[in-house]
Amino acid sequence: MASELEQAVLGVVWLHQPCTAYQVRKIFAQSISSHWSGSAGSIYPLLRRLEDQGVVKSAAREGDSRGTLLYKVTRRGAGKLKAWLKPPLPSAEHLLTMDPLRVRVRFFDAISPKQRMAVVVDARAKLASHLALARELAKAAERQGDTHLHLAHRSGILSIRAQIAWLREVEATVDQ
Amino acid sequence: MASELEQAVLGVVWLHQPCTAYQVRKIFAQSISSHWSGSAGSIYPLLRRLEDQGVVKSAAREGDSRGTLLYKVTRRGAGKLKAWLKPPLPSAEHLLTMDPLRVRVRFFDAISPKQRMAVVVDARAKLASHLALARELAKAAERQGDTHLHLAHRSGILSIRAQIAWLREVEATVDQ
DNA sequence: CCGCTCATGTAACTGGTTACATGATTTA
DNA sequence: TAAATCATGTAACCAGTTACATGAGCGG
Repeated sequence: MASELEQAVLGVVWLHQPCTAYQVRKIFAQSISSHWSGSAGSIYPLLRRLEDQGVVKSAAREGDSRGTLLYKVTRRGAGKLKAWLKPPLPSAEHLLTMDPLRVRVRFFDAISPKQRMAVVVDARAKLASHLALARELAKAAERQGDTHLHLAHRSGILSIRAQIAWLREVEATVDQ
Repeated sequence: MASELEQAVLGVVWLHQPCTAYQVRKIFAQSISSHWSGSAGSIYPLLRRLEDQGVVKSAAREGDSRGTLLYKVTRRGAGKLKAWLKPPLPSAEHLLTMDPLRVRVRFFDAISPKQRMAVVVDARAKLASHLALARELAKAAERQGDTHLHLAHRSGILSIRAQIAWLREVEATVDQ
């Protein structure tokens, strides 16, 4: 029933507890993937929902007159997180996510070879800079000894590299 | 302003024109990525919106008493499609999409090594079967001489292969 | 003529988004 | 003391989903 964001927020609180909603927001906002914005309108109501479900528990921070709330995952919340992580995973077609680049190439018939090359060049530049960022983040995670954050960034790196390799195939067909 | 789905629908009509809304639905529903469901509630209102914008034009099918509508892309619609395809592409962080597997591994601390292995095994099986499907579809596209559909499926294949390669890294850390 | 597919549509809902608003705390 | 950041929240909106509903056309 719960959305991926809901589970991810529970996971983030679990990793950083005790933490504020604001911290959770920042983590999503600064994430390398922009899939979730970490907007106030999503995170604050979501954390309240999680508290209603009894999977997180908030408490006012000591000596904080603005009523900052510190969230912790409850025993029940830890159980929910574990249940979500266990197989079965979402079905395979959900593992193949939508790729805006792939979608565009599907309609390449509509533009000229010259314009197709321009798309390839633009995509390559964007992917290269994002790859560099992912590498830095991966290195930082490794230094901090955070194995699973490191692995998550490795996933990003391999995924971007796959896109770049695919671009070479696209380029080869455009060249003809 | 327009969503990716809106542009993709315009592209699909352009590729298959003249075609019915029902055909468009089927194409999304049968797509290898389940990102868009092709539900009636999305496609029918969307096509009406596109017609309001003047980018597609519908006409009743000859000798069809149930009022089946055949859609075509207008000159203006072709222009919109081309403008969307041209650079600049969406920014790099949008090119790195959310991967439910990556998200789960980020929170692997919450489960035991044994359970982590179970996730890896499940993921590998699902990705392998999906890879086989993508390969079949790619082959079919190649046979039909549809270069850009073939390329789109190649993107899926490379992406799944990258995920499988990454799973080996995940497995290596779980093993310890 | 029965069931499947073709074909079109609506209503209620959901899970987010953007934009706005307020005020406390920290730092330059 | 001004500006940036921390912190919390709401309201309006939007895109897309599920579920429901109707009916025509067609193959066995």
